[in-house]
Amino acid sequence: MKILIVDDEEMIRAVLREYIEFEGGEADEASDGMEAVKLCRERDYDVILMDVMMPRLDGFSAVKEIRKFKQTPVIMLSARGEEYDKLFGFEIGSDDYVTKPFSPKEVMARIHAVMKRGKGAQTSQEVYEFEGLHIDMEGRTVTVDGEKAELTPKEYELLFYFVRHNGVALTRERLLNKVWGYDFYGDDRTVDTHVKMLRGNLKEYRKFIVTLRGLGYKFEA
Amino acid sequence: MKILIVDDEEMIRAVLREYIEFEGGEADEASDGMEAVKLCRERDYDVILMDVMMPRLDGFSAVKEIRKFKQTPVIMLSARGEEYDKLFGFEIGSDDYVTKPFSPKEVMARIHAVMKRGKGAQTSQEVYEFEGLHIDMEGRTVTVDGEKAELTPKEYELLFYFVRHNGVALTRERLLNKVWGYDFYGDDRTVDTHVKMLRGNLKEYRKFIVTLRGLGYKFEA
DNA sequence: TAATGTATGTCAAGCGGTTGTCAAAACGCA
DNA sequence: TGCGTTTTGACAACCGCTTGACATACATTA
Repeated sequence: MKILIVDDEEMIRAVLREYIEFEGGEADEASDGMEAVKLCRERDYDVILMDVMMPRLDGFSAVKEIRKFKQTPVIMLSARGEEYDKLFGFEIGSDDYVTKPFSPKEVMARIHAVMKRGKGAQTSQEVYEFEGLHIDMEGRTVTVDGEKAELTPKEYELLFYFVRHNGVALTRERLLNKVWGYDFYGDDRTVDTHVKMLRGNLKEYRKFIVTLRGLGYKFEA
Repeated sequence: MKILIVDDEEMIRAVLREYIEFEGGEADEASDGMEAVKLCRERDYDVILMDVMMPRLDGFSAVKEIRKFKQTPVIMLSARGEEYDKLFGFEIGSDDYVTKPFSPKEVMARIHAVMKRGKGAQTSQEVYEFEGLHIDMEGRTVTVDGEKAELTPKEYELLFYFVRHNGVALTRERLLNKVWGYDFYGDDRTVDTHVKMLRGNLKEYRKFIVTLRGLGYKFEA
């Protein structure tokens, strides 16, 4: 049980951590949204506890950002009445919410509930939508403006890796290591060819794959 | 899972529908009691979500009316404190209630609870119909255009697993683990052979089993 | 601005891997 | 033992990956 606690109040983080560790869990802490996003890129969490009101990047925006590359369940922590509508609609993709002041026990209960749910569903619903580009990793389908795109295995893997690292600059070397595997010994221009094919299949959405001269590529949507 | 949502606020209906459909359910909507009664006469629902305060015919009266001809489980949605006593006593024949503002997650949990309760009476038989392909898991029968298909045990298990994961990309490894069991140590090409046999038995509906080159297979209907 | 070198885009062809298919062998149950 | 089922191995057909060559775009320097 790995939890990320995101709150600007150290006291709150400390209390939650206490409870999580008491139950044998592991907790990381972030004091604002930016930090949270960064940590999420680096590690996988079972649940994220996310405060709404924070400096730099607020909770809603942070979840939105994280959703671009991960589907980790999120429980929002908010002051009563604070942006209530958003919480209600879960427009930003959170899975539950708790209003402050909350009892740590309640939070723990929600954590367990969310984790249980996730296990039941089993599938971590990796579905992305960028304008008219629809990507379903579970079903291994990609549609461009509603029309199904027929990709080759490598193209799927490459695209999925791109999407999971949306906005991250990727060198050819890293792509070869991660998509082709560490045991691949070949020309790194191979990447270029596959990017070309992938771009062709993405039609107008080829624009999402940006060339970084002297470096590699980046998926940006 | 067929749900009828009755509420005069379109926003609330939309949110609930979203959640129901996300879980693979089907939802109809009514904006007042009269409409709800009308729809209930025409169709059978697994659960009805019924708001209390509505124009024309209120929730309590609507349930009373529906109870005259159907026993569909009802979950009442009401503002906190609103006619609390009635809700609490379930005098009007509702099976559960949720007070607004509620979290959609909570509502979903109640739906599951109510449906589970109801299941004791009538087992939700796992019967699937894809065009002319009829699959009855409980009866362990498969008919192709009305003609019974004779499958071997493994073929049944494989098909059932496929159907239960309709639209999901499945690797040979996963199929071996789930259908053959984790203790199977053999060639993963074994899957191919069984897929071949299964396809042969499904005749024209072999098309539902899609090959995902470099990965495995997917059932898609 | 022109010249030059480097990086990337693009394409086609051959090779190698993956899958469809079948038959024979191995297995398991009555 | 005998039968149906499962698994394995072999072969053919097919498809995708990789590579090398050339074209083009970009950056650097004079």
